[in-house]
Amino acid sequence: MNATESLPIWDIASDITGALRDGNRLIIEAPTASGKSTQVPQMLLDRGLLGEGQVMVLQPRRLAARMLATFVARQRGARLGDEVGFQIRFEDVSSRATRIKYVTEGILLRRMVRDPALAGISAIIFDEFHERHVFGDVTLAQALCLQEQTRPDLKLIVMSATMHVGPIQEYMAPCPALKSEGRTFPVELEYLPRSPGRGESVWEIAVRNIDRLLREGLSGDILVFMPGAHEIHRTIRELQGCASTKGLIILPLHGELARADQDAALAGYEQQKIIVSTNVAETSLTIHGVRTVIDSGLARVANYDPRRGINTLLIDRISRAAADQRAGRAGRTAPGRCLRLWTQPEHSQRPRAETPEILRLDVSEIALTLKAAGLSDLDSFRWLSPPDPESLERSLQLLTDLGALSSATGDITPLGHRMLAFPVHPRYARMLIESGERNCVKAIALVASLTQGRGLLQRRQDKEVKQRRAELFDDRSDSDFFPLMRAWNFAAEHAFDLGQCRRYGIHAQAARQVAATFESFLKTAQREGLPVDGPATRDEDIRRCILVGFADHLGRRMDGGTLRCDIVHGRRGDIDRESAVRDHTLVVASDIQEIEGRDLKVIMSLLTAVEEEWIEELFPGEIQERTETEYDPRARSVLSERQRVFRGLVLERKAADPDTDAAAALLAREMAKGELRPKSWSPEIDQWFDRVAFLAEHCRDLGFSEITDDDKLQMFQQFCHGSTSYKQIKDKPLKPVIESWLSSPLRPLVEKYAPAQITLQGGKRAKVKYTRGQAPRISKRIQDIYELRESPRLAMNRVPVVVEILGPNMRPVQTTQDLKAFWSEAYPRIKQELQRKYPKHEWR
DNA sequence: GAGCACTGC
Repeated sequence: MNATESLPIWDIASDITGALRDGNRLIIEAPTASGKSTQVPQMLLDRGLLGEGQVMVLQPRRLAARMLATFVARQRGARLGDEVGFQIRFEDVSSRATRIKYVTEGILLRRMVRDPALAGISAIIFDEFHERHVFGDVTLAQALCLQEQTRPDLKLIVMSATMHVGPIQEYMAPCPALKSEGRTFPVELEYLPRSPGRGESVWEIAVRNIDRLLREGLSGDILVFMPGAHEIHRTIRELQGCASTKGLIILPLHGELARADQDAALAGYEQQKIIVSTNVAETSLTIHGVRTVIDSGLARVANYDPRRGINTLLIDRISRAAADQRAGRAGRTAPGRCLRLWTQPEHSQRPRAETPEILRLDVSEIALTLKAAGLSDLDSFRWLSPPDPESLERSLQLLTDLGALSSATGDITPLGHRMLAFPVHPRYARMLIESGERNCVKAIALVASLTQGRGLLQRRQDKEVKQRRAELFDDRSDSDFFPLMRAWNFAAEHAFDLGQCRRYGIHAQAARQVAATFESFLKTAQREGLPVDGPATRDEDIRRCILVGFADHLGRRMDGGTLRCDIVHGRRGDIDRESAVRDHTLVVASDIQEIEGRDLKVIMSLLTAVEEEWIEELFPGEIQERTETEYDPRARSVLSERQRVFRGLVLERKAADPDTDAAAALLAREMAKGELRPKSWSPEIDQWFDRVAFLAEHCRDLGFSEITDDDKLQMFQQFCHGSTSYKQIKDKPLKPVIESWLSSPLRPLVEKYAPAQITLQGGKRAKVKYTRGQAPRISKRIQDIYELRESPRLAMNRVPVVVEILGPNMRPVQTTQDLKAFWSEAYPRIKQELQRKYPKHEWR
């Protein structure tokens, strides 16, 4: 027996071939290092299971596809690209003779669009399927349909880590499952004896424990998992302050780092080293020689909130499976140990596995692909995990907006088919088609390329770099894409030279990748008959194209002094403070994301300024002239004003009714007397009441203790901004949900961020809004009020001050009593200020 | 008042 045949997977080789002779579906449960990825494809080929055809091996990462193909080709003594080959986004090393082909998931999905019968393919292997990437999920579903309908000979093999196969086996039934062992070393698991104190940060807990282990004489390299770059840097700073780490090498590792810095973390050293890393080290990069893993148990997780249509990036607890994967990193070369910075009881409450991507992310691209495959009803598609109906609904709405689906029938339109030629999110595909009409194909192809993959400009650069950037690429512009395009052109002109790129904080690797994407988009554009070369492009046309792709990301700055922005469909956000777009009222954001850093914020970035006339021109008939009216029994009056509105965003206000001011004045007086009750809560608050009422009711049914007001506030946060939607909670047994939530170490964090936004309005035109944790001192609020008053768009005279209050030192304003208490404290001071500044008015 | 995980066509 040679070295290869001693791999654990060979123990079940005859079972594998037997199962595939009897049937055409198979699941192989096998951990990493069982040899499955390299050996199973060869078994199929060598034992005649492929006939004359090819086996496609799907990989979740490009690097893995390339490395595996190289390894297998060498093992078979073949030249890469002959019998064994691979294909990833910009590299196809395969030929007609290729029998074993390693590909990334998107490659096969694209191929199925062009060639639904998959001619010449005898088998598909879905490797690392437990990672549950969107493209993998959909490709498997499509392949199962194909097998049932026209290709009964097609063999489908799913390979997955242990513990994930149950639902998949049901889904593929009838389908046998085989199990193989891995070849890793045992890892000893340790937990914290008790939950850490509330005030202690993850990095403090981690460093305290690392220090302890080092004092106990821990040897071998240490890998620490943290949720992000910020936490990594804090950890490193603390570690450097410990006596026990003297002489040790301490290095960060995360995706944002330049290649050279990543290599430094992966390299071997004489001294003991500590690597503090994000999830890159969980699957994508392997660090050799790690004997101990310290796991914070946290990760930043991307989600898509279909209710708001906004992407989120929040810190979440990782699943049990992910924790095992992290722990396994300590047992690659020898027995190891793993310290989990949470307690064992808490561990058992964690979810079993990560939520599949299809349940978490925007599904527009998938929806368009399936529509193109002729599916009229996506609900009836054979999903392994059906996406949230709300999420599906929103993506269909977006596709309809973009013109890819017919608003009458829901079927794909000719425009939709043309969009599908571009392997990119439908928004950018739509922009590319539009660019053909507006003579800016090259520019838009570059814009689209710049948004793919990692950011071109590195974040967290020092002042000098920022200064150099500002001089060369401009820091004021009508679109954030313009400086970005200049930066890329600069990198390209210097042949992506590392030194030049570094001077400007340009990610050289990312810039090369942009070049490849750009070329490929241009090629596709040419093939699709778009005019690639034409007369000089106008910036204005580029901006129009961007508006076409992102009309539902249109925002209007609320005032000149802050970054706050109203977004269509009643949403709110803050403009990226590094945006080059200033002094414009209307903007579209190519990226809107709710991010958890030290705070929780909706950030709008990659802005492009647009003009109101363009909206009329590009979306004819969608701007409505509306009269907003509202009857307020206390004011005994109708408040009304005429507005121009685009999808809920007020573009321009026209004259108000003469009644308005009088009514507003009346409201002001009532408010001053402290008798005004909130007439209507914001929608969030309404929902909060709904949800809390629901929970409170069920709590009692379960004999569960009372929920305190404090708890309610936290729940509000959990439901409005967390990854758990009301619907999900509703379908689960409540007691464990509530229990785990109450004992969550994130609870203090959640509490800190509870936004509890409350707005009281005395008329439609005056509004000041603060969120919890952000409310400034009263003097600053008064200043805001002045700004509001002086804003030309809000030509206010006697409209009352509107205050929404919550601050670190203030009681939360939740009830009318709270409001009264606040008002009686704050109003005299506000009044005093107002009186001083506007003595002509009578302030009561 | 102050912010960013990882992939993939």
